[in-house]
This record gives sequence, structure tokens and C-alpha cells, in this order.
Amino acid sequence: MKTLDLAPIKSLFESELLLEIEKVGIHKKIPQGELMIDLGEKVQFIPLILEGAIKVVREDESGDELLLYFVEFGNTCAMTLNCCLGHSKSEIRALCESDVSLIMVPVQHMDPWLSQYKSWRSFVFNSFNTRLSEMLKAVDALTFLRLDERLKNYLLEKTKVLKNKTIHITHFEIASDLNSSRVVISRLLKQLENDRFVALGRNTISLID
Amino acid sequence: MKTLDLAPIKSLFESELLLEIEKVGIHKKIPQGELMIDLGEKVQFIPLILEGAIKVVREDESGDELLLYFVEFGNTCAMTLNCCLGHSKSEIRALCESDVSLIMVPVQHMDPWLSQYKSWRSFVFNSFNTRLSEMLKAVDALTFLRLDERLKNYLLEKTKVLKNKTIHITHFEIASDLNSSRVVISRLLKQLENDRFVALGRNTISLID
DNA sequence: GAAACCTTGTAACAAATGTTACTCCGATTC
DNA sequence: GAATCGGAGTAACATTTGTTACAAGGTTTC
Repeated sequence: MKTLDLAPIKSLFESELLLEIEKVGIHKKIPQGELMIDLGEKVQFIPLILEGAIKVVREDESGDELLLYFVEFGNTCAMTLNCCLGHSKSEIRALCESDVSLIMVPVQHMDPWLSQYKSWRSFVFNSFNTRLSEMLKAVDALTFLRLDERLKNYLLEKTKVLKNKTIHITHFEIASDLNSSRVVISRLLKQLENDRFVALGRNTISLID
Repeated sequence: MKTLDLAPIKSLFESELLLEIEKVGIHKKIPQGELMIDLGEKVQFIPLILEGAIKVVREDESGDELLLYFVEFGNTCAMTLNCCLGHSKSEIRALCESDVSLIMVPVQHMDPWLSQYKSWRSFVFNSFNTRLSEMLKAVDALTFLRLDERLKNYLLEKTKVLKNKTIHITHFEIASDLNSSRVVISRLLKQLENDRFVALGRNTISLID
């Protein structure tokens, strides 16, 4: 049996908890693009992200989508916690934005660890807080920003989580994430190119500066 | 010293915890319309709502507002928990939508109770879950609904929390809550009147059916 | 009761975003 | 290399929402 490489999260948890995580956690690597959790699925594991980014998406009945936020290292998906605790089904879809390395902890450890380990409580609450903040940010953007600003933010976020100034994506995909239409996104991107904010190529967009 | 009337929350918590709440909690009644917490304020107490509804509002730099959701009995404001735990400042404004009766628990009990009482953990997580769901609902509305639908939902929510088919409110106030403008709201309300969804009067709106 | 103010109705116009339709061009397939 | 396909550019138009301006009635104040 191989030991998990817990180095990345060593500083997050007290040592006894790390031992427990090592005992019951399952290390998994999921390649970019893969679906992690879909709408309506039951969640059996709490994912601790070691590396990579997860993209969390909301969808309505008619199939229209909206990117809510990205989840990165040091957090877990609060929506997942949500499901674990409420024993309800996922209200969101989670996809791997990049190659993701994570530890999956069976959900039944959730509650005992909460009463035993202060660092686990901190971690869980920190995740909830981050998630609520991200949701607030999403609401703010939808409420107070016009689409061109949302597009800028989107490109900035995207380059940040992918750690690369150039991203490979089509206008259509952006339109899906922002719940807009391809034509509108192309129009706005052209403006951003004129404003020297981006350089456009086929399937690629590069941030300038 | 008067005993708190814990009857409304008796079923939520185990009896030892109820005793503790009785010991350290402060019962408060806040009249309708009063500000509970403002943006940027530090939070020192966890509010347990016994009766009434609280309206949670987001504001941007330029003073534009948006109603996020209402908090009712059996929940606490997760944004507040957020602040308590993160020791950060409030990112929202909370106002009393109706007369509110609540118990305020000093924030230092939060963590010990979490490790000691399962019912407290349930309560706290339940609040987080409800809050995340409400935020999702808000995002959904902003993303997928047009203003007329949002207005309908708003009126339905409002009559629900106020337990009254007729509400006293001006078009301008509605416009603030939905981050729209008075003229637009008047226009849409007129449509809803034609559709026999509401009856309009000066300062009042009544749902039909 | 006159003046000032608040609430609502309405019209005309402006801006932001979405839709449809067509084109061009590069990549892929056969 | 011809045919097909997907991605992007663009124009014309529709819809939704916001803005400005003004009028008509209530309400409050003095």
C-alpha cells in the first residue's frame, strides 16, 4: 500500500488528523475536462484538492449554463459539503479545469472529525466562507457589471487558474460560461482587442501585459 | 433575571445546549425596518431567529443595492457565521423585514459548541446549506430570468415572509431591491395588473388569488 | 387651503444584449 | 485537392432594460 503524499496539506491539519486522512483517504488524479460531479448526483466523498482547479457550473432546466466559480488548492467544494451533510443531491456540476490531484475522504468521517479536530472545523468553515464569498462575487458581477466587464474578469480568472496568459478556448465556450451568445462574445472580444487588452487567434486568446 | 423563552427552538437543540443558550444568550426584539448589521461592521453575536424575517442586502461601491434573500425562523445568518469565524467584517447589510425576536449568542461560544454538541453542528451546517441554496436561487434569478419574472418572485416572497397578500411598499423601493429603476418597475407592475396577477393602489400591492 | 412633496402613469428615446443570416477562412476528411 | 466542417467576423434587426422628462393626483406641512 502506497502512502499518500500529504505534503501539500500538511500545514492545514494537525498531525493526528493527517494520520487519519492517510488511513481513509483515496488519492485520485483526474485529467482536465473530466466531469467530477453532475447535477442531481449523490456525493459520497469529500474532495480535498491538492493541485489543479475545479470549475463549478450551474444549469437551468432548458440547459443554459453559468460558470459560478473555480475551486483551488486548500479548499473543498462547499456545495459538496452541502450535499454530504444534507444528504441531498448536487445542485451543481463540477468539471476539472486543469489536471486535478485530490484526496477523497468518505463522507462518514465528516461529523466525527468536526467534533474532534479544530483544524478540520477551521478547514470546513474556511471552505464555506470562501464559497459564500465566491457566490457573492458571482452575484455582484451579474448585478452590477456589464457583459464586457464580466468578460474581462472571466479572462483574468481563467488565466489565473490555468497559470498561463494564453488560453485555448472558442468564443462559443466563453459564451456558455457567461450564459451569453457567441456573436455577442465575438463582438466584445473584438473590442477588447482594439483596446489592446487581448490578442485573438483561432482557438486562442492571449492577455496583453 | 428573566428566563428566555426558548420554546420556539426547543426542538432544534439538545437539552444541555438549551441550558447553555439560556445562560449566555440575550433575548432581543427589534422593530421592523431597523438595521441589524451594516456593511463593514464586525459581528460579535450569533443571532438565533425566533420570530420574524430578516432581509439581507448587497450593495456596491456606488450605492446600488440588491436584495439577496430573507432569513427566517430556524436559521441564522450564515454571512454572520462567516464573519464570526473568519473574524472579518460584514459583506452584507441586514434589515428587519418584520418585527424580529431573536437570541444573541456571544461569538466565543461558537467553536466549543461545535465540538460538543451535534445539534449545534447540524444547526450551523443547516444554516450554511440554506444560505448557499438561497444564493444559488439569487444567481439563477439574475442569470436566467427576465425582470418581470424576478418581480413576480419578489412579490411572492414578500407576501410569504410578511404573511399577508397585501404589501405596503412603493415602486421605488421595489426598484431598489431588484436593482432596477422606478419607471421600469411601474411599467412591469402595470402589466402584472393587466394580467390580473396583482391589484395596485397607492403604496400598496395586493396579490390576486 | 396653498405650497411643497411624494407616488404613480406615460411617452419618447437610448443603451445593452440577443438573434438571425451570411460570409470567409483554416483545418480536417476523404 | 475537393468537400466538409468548425470558428470567427459582421451587418441588420429585435428585445429587454434603463433614462429623461413631464403630468396628474394624493398627502403632508404650515
